[in-house]
Amino acid sequence: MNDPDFECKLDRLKQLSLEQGLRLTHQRLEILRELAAAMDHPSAEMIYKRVRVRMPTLSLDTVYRTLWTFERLGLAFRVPALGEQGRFDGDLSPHHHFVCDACSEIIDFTWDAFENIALPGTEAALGRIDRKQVVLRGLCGKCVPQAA
Amino acid sequence: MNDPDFECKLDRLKQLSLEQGLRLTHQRLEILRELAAAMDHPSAEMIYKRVRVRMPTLSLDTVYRTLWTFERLGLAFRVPALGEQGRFDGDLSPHHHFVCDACSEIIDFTWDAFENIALPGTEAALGRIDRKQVVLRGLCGKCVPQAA
DNA sequence: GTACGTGCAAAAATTTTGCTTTAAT
DNA sequence: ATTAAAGCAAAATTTTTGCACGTAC
Repeated sequence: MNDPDFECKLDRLKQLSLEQGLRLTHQRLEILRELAAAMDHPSAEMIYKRVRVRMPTLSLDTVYRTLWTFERLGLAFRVPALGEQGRFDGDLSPHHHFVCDACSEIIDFTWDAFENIALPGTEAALGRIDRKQVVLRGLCGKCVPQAA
Repeated sequence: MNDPDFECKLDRLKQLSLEQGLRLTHQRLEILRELAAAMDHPSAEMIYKRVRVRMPTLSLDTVYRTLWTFERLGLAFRVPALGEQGRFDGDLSPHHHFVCDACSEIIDFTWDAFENIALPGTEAALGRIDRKQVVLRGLCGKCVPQAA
């Protein structure tokens, strides 16, 4: 589907591979493609199942290793979710997550007002801040009606 | 040490126990005490080790079951941490977490400016929002000097 | 006395590791 | 040709579950 986001990440992976002596394997390529196409913050196992359809020899441990590699390279990051399996996000643009306590769905949202306020004066006390993210919790639109 | 926070939570646990037919067991009491005293967002295993010192028959599965019960009751909640073991927080006052990518330490901070801005207009789209929390990531004061 | 909760042990689920083989450079 | 990375299987970790016994109410 020639996803522009995938193309961009692919270029970045190629560049990083050159710089750091990493190898551009089919597995990394397919996992990157799947991550760029996924809108649902997939777990390692979800990615494994999806990529396996077209690459049946893929193993789950490779997915884990690849995801950690991508995180280290800044091509993906782990979503600060609650319990369950680790969930990954390939969308690097500034956005935040709403987690439904009932169905565990993770919904993205943006929040301009948040991006614009200054960090608390504690920055010196905390150390170096690389990323800031909001996690909202509650019940999603589908689960609210079913609650008592 | 007659921690006022523990006393308050104990009262709440007693009240909820009465209301919901829960039993006020020694295990729940000691786990609640440990959680109220802990400042380090302990994992189930950390709580297990600490309480076991004075209650050697305690089992780890009871700690898990108790923590989930406390979360359901609103006496504690799981910290949106990254990977690793689940970490719990008994401090219910509005505060946020800084997670060090190097040593995994979780540091609390407050952020008045954040509390005061309005949620994005997407609330209707998301559903019911029960809790909002910021997760900052980076390197803590101890780990910054050791980074390249 | 009556369940609810605990302890124990075993299982399930998730993630990591050692080692051999494959393949990218 | 070199050597990072993949695949496989097994282990390690973390969390959950079934069941018999204990205990708060």
